[in-house]
Amino acid sequence: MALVLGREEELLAQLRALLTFLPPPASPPAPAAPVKVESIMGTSGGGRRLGSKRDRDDDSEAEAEQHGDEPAAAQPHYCPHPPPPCKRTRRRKNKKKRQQSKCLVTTVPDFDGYQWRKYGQKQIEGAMYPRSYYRCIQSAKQGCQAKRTVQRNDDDGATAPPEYTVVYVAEHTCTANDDALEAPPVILETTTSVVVRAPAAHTDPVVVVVPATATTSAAAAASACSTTVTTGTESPAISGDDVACCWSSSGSSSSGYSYADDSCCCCCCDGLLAAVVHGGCGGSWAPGPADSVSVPSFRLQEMEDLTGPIRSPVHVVPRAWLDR
DNA sequence: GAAATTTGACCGAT
DNA sequence: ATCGGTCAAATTTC
Repeated sequence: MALVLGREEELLAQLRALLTFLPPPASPPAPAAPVKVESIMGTSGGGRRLGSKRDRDDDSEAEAEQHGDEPAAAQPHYCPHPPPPCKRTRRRKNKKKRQQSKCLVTTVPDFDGYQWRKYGQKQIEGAMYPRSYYRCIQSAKQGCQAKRTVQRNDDDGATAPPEYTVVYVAEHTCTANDDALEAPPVILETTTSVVVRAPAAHTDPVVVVVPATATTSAAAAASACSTTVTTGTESPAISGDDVACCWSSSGSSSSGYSYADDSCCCCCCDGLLAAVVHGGCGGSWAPGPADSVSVPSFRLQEMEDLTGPIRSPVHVVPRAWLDR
């Protein structure tokens, strides 16, 4: 028994190495008091609806070009002046320096426990949907370098719910305690149906995260060694919240996690069950401790319309967090 | 007025 | 030249 527990701890440590963006179970940044966590990005609207100043400038310039020498004729007293200095004199350094990135495929791109501020959106060549760019909301205050991009996967419109590819770049260096409104990372209840992209043999690992319920324990185990697994109908109401993570880079993270071997590993961690698998997983599955773990009762209060613009989540702080 | 998103322009990498 | 990431003014909402 002690051996089993020891192995579990070992696996747990390995799991944590991979789940950099999941809450460390021992020290979640619990708020001092129950805080209603609201969407930061979703509470306000706004946006440039009309032509911007720059647009208008451009338009005026274009117009000037279009009319050729007419302006000169109309405004002969204008003194020739150099064009206004470019406001973007600052040269970006190492703009495309390779950074550690992690890729997550999910139907709920917003629910990752962090708060993000959108700073751009772009239509990507060959992609059906635009890519949205987010940076950590603490980037200004604390200089947190964490960023992410969210892009809806191409689909024919028939697949529901839509999947999003979320790419995380850089680690969070911010501390939640700095802001009382910062919510603890919340892992919402996910589906029991997990679809994993088939990894090539001995390539980057694939991590499957599901809630540690008795049934999903089997789910993760199965998913670790196959490409698709369905495990029942425990949560039919939210059956769309499938989550499959694909870590594109290995090694330890700022949270001190690391994984070691090249085999299949399944583990249970604070209400989460994860299967870590490399390509061609043939490892044996040791039943996880899912049944023995107290699983916080997560609940998705309101499902957003994921077909619309990507909004930040309305996080519901589980009672398990608030009681700590 | 603060905070957040929108969106075309800018700029570096390829 | 093209593409993708970022900037920043404009705009909206609270």
